[in-house]
Amino acid sequence: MISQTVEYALRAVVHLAGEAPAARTTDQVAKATRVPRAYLSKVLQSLRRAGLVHSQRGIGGGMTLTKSPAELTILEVVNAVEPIQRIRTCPLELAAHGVHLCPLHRRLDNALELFEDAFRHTTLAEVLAEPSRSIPLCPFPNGKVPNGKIPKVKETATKRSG
Amino acid sequence: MISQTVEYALRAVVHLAGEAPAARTTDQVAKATRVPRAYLSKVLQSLRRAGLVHSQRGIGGGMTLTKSPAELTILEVVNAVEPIQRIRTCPLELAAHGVHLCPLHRRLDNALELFEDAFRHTTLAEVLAEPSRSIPLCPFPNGKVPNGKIPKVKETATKRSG
DNA sequence: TGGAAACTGGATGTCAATGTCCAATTTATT
DNA sequence: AATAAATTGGACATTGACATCCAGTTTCCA
Repeated sequence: MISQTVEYALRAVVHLAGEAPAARTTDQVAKATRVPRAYLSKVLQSLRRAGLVHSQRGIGGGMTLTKSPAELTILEVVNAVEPIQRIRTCPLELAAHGVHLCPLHRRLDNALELFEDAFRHTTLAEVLAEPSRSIPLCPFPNGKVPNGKIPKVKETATKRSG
Repeated sequence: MISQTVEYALRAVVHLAGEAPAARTTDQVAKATRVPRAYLSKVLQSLRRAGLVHSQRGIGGGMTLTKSPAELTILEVVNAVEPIQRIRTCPLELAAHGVHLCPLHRRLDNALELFEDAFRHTTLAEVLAEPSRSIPLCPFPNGKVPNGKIPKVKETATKRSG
């Protein structure tokens, strides 16, 4: 449902928002968010092309958000890397009833709309500010771990099994 | 967001619901829903293993729903072929804060919950009964086409059953 | 009993998503 | 200018979703 790429993009942006306005290198973001470095690099490039982040090469460079976290929504991040595909026309490619979706696809699209709206109305600032006993961004925002030790989890289990 | 497999499963089930309690062969369902026959066969097998449809081999056989459309929800169909993956534990695989999701993932999961709920509360009977100018299931429920003419899509077999 | 209809399941092919690697380029610092 | 830090982009590998094909099995009916 939520692709790896979207998950990675959101982690990265939340991290950048938490560090704003300081620049963070791909390496730093990768470590903090536990995203494969080389792949994260691609994801960040998508965000840059979409205008959500600014990149600076060379020593002291890195990535920064182009907007304040209060102005940046989760939906914008999602749309930058993998836009939510609403159902606008009949997937069966029959022009039988013009713009009107059949009952099935109208309901499917309604569900997608709810999903999209939830993202549209959530800003990064809200995510960061939300009162919680949990540490923002799940893990450790700066890539630092309490004891320098990473609590290991079973490697054998696949992501699919719930 | 909504995979092809889920789309196919829903089309098939809506078709079967519209024809209930009559049995429909894989071929008939495939033509009516415009799903690749061989692949639909796999999807229907998933639905059978999940107990949503009953299959009967041999002449006069085919697929039937095991429940009435009023008792069958879209969510059941979705879960039979590709369960919605709710976020229950931190995707970063850190057991750092037990069962509590961080603000980001809590919000992502909330969106998933909205999505899931929309499906949970929609029965196949509702889809079929919904007042609409559109033809149920978008295309032509019985695999029949108004003028014997199929708009916009490659035409292959129209000889059998329409 | 034989044949046709229909599902079942395994093997295989294709392609996009995911992930890795490396050379090229840009930039700050010395 | 030399060097190190950092992004950029292309080529390649891997994996799972989607799809096809075919042989095997079950069932009905003449």
